[in-house]
Amino acid sequence: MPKRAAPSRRRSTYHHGNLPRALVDAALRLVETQGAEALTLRGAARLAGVSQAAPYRHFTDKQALLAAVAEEGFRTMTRAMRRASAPHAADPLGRFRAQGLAYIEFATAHPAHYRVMFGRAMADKSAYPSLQAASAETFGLLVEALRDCQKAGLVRPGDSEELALCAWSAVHGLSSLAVDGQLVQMGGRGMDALVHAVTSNIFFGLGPR
Amino acid sequence: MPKRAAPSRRRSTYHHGNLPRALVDAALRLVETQGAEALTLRGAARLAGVSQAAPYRHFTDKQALLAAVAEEGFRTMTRAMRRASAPHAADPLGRFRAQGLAYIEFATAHPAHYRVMFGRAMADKSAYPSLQAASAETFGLLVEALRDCQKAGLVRPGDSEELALCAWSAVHGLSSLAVDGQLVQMGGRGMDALVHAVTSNIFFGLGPR
DNA sequence: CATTAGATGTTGACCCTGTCAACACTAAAG
DNA sequence: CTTTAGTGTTGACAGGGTCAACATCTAATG
Repeated sequence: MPKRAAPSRRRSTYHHGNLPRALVDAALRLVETQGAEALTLRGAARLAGVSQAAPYRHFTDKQALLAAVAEEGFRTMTRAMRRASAPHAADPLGRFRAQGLAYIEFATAHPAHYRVMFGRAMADKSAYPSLQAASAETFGLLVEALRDCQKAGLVRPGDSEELALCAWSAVHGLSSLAVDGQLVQMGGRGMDALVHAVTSNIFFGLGPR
Repeated sequence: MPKRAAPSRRRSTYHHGNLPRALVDAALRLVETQGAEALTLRGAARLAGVSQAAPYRHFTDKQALLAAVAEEGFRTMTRAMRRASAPHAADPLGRFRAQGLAYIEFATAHPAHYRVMFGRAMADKSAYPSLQAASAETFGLLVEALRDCQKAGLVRPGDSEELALCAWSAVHGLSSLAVDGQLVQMGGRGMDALVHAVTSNIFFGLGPR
C-alpha cells in the first residue's frame, strides 16, 4: 500500500503526499483550459482533492500560487528557447532568431499562461526571488545570444542589454498583441507572416535600403 | 430647483441625470487611483451615489463598463497622439516618431488605464463596436503616418500595415514591459534612455552599419 | 391635464471567492 | 508510546457579480 505516493484521484490518506506540486499542476490546468481569470484557489484545491483552506498551508495567498505558476512558465519557456537555439550552435544570428521565434511560439501556444507570467499580478516579483531569477534567466538568454552576435560582427556594437531590450520589446509586443486579440485589425494576414515581418524588422529596421 | 442636472454629490432626485457618464467617470477614477483589479461594479455605483444594482440599467455587466473605460482610453490616446504629431506637419518621420512617443507616454502615465485597454478582458471587442472603432482609429493613425513616410522615401516600401505593426509591436512591447514592471532587470537605466533606444531601433535595426 | 407605459433606481437575495480561526489527524522525533 | 510540528478540515466572514421583485419617475398619449 502506497504511503505517500503521487497525487492520485481520491486520497485515502489524510495527508496528500505532495500538495504543493498538485496545486500548481491544478492551477496550471485551470489556467490553460479556462483562462487566468478562471483560476481560483478553491478550484485548484478542488482539483487537487483537498479542502478550500488546505492551499494556505503551502501558499500564503492566491498570488503566491500564481507566482509558482508563472515561475513554471518561465522555466518551460527558457527550456523551449534553449532547445530551439541548440541546432544553431555555430550561427549566433540563427540562435538569436530561433530564441525569438520560440518566445513567440510559447506565447501563442499558451496565451493564458503567458499572461500570468507577464501580467500585472506578477509586476512586483520582489516577494518571489525564484520567480525573479527564472524571469531574469529568460532575458539573460537573449542578452547572451545577442552578445555573441555582436562579437561576430552581426549586430552593431553597443550596450548589449539595451539592444536585447529592443528585440525583446518587439517580440514581446507582437506576442502580447496576438495573445490579447489585438491583431484582428491586421486582416487576413496569417500570424506567420506577421512574425516574419516583425522579427526581420528587428534587424533591418524600417529605414530605406 | 434642478430637475436633472449634472451628476452632483448627493442626488436629491430619484433619477440620477446622467448615470452612464457618472459610472464611467467613477470607474476610471477607481482604475487610475487603485488599479484595474480594484474596479468593482459596486464600487463604481457607490462613487456615483447609486445602489449596487443601478449600473445594470445601463451596462449589461461589468465587462461592458470596462469596455466603456477602454474606449475612452483609446480616444484620449488618439487625441494625445494627434496633438503630439501636429507640430510635425511637414516632417512625416517626425510625426511618426512623435506618435510613438505619445503612445509610450500615455502608457506610462496611465498604466492601469492602459492595461484595461489592452488587457485580456478586452480581447474580444466584437461585442463592442464603438470600442473596436476607437482602437482601430488609434492604429490607423500609425499606418497613415507610416504611409506618408514611405511616400517621402523615408521608410522602405512594402505593406504599410505590416510595417506599421512592426513599429507598433516595439512600442507596445516596451510600454507593456514598463507598465507590468518587467524592466527592473534593466538596472538603473532610465526609462527615457530605453524609449530612445527602442524607437531608434525601429528605424535602424540591430544590424551593423 | 390626467393616465399610463417604459425607463430608471432600490432592496434583498443567491452563489462564489479569498481568507482566517479553531479544530483534527498524522508522522516522525524523543 | 508520547509529544509536537506539520498538514488537512470545518465553519465563518466580508466583499463581489448578478438577478428578481418592487418603487419611482418621465414622457407620451388620450
